[in-house]
Amino acid sequence: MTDTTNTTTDETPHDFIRDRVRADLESGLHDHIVTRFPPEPNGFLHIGHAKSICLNFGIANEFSGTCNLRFDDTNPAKEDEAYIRAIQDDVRWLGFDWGDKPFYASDYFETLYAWACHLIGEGLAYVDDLSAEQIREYRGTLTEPGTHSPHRERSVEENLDLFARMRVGEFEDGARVLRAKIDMASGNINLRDPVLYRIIRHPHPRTGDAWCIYPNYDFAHGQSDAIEGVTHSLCTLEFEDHRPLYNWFLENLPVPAQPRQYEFGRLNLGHTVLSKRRLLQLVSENHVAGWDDPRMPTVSGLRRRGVPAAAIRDFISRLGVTKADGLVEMSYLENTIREHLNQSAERRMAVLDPVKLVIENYPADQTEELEAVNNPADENSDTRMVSFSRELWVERDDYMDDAPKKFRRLTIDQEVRLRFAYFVTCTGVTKDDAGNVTEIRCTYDPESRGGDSPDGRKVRGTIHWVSAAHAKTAEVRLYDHLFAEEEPGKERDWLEDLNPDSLDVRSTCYLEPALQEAETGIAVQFERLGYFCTDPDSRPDGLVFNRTVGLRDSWAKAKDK
RNA sequence: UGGGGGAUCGUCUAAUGGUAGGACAGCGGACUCUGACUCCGCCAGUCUAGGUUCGAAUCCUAGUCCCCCAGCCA
Repeated sequence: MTDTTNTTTDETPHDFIRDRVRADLESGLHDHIVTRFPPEPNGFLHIGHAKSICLNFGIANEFSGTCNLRFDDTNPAKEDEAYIRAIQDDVRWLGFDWGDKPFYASDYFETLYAWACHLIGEGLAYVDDLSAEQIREYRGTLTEPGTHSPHRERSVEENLDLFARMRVGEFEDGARVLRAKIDMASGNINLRDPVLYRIIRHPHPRTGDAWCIYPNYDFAHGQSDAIEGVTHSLCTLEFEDHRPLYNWFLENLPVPAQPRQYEFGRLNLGHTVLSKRRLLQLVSENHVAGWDDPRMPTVSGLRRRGVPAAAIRDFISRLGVTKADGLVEMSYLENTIREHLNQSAERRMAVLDPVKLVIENYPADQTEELEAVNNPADENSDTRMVSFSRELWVERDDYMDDAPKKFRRLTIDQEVRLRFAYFVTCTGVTKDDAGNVTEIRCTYDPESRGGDSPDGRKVRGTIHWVSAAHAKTAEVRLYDHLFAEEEPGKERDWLEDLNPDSLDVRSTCYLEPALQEAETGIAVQFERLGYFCTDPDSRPDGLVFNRTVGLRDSWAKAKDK
């Protein structure tokens, strides 16, 4: 496991939903609570889903209840088996378990069909021949009531017959629907005779072509909850309007239980988008390399980028649960990731923008091994040996001509420390015709081996390095916000807010050899730079790393002033 | 303008009639073999107007602003 930071406390968190659960347990309404996470398998999970996952599974765990993973697979036109697999991988990776097997709304199709017939029998549902467009017209508007369909008063027998014939495929797609008979004048538009079943001839990922009529969300969700004995059905705010309909089905159908729906505010994150529709578009239009592109806010993207699952869980728990709709700053997530990685990530040295540094008074044929600590945040951390020699790679921006006083790095006549190695003093540089530094020259103090001078002399800065003769070459991919604007689409079309510089590929970086062994997806810290992990694209002869997140850089801030 | 929700530092939140507190961000400092980490300090908020009360973020009244709903999507 990669999760070394577990910030869970003894006491369970307090929010309006947990308070409700606690009260229902104390009053004896339930002695065992059941929640569920019900994704539609029409895309990959993103960090917004992670909030729902952490809430549903988290609450079940905290109160010794159970949480079902249930696929809401009621629309075969949009769903795919591949998504079913990816979703399970993501939920598992996030650290949650759903027992024997996942549930599927499609497992209840037969029951749902019988319940639809029950509704018809009660005079509470009817088959409508109106077209989709006509239904929309008859529905009325937000301020005007709707009008009754001419087919609203069909007899029970005729409705039963028509519905049965819908099922066996006598009618074309869209020709007829089954509707609930509720109230065409309701202020809540969901109650204006909502459609319950529609005809869709499209193979279903699980039921194949067994059906050509499918229940929609409203007719499947609450009933599925009831069948599974869900006690607390937690969903996002936009379903508040659906709750009266959810309850209407529970009241009018012979369901085995009475689940209750509670709504919480969905997660909005700055500088990205969190809607499956938009994420799908980013993938299908190749604005990103796929659902798991490390710039994507998907669970798989975050995983590929090197974000630990524990950091995601912690981030979610820090947000709390409320009904207010807000926009969380990306820096909040980044901070949480850094906090976890600072504890867990091993340190290594790597140079991303290399320039040669030559130590003039170091023997050309000499190599020595220096000891470097792997994780100073862990007092039990072990160490590793790093090869040192006359020619090193250092970071281009660790040298500056005519540097200001505050510049604690290489500049003529200034002494700095090479981390874990020696004090060196810059004696000069060579440049090409364009004025770019091609080589930095230094002298070193052999007495300072290991990084400290016996005379107690202090040095103002420490820079990282990699021995040129020993370095491994790698491609390193740096990521920035996917969107340049905090709220994509606020001022113009959301795609225009894409950040053109979200991906910065450095093809020739130099790493200390130990990094060749780095485990895919597990972040290590490149000292002074940030957290990085091996990408799945990486090969022994073509290493590829992703930057998970940079280190805080107060020098960069100071420099800009 | 029908129905349903929501408003507390820049951001996310706590306070359930009794000192408006925390975290992130920002700013300043200390420390440092990572300009990281850590530590210290500072900045900053109850949507508005009335009312009830010894006392109001919390209760009442009237406003204001924001979000969601007119799919045979979920």
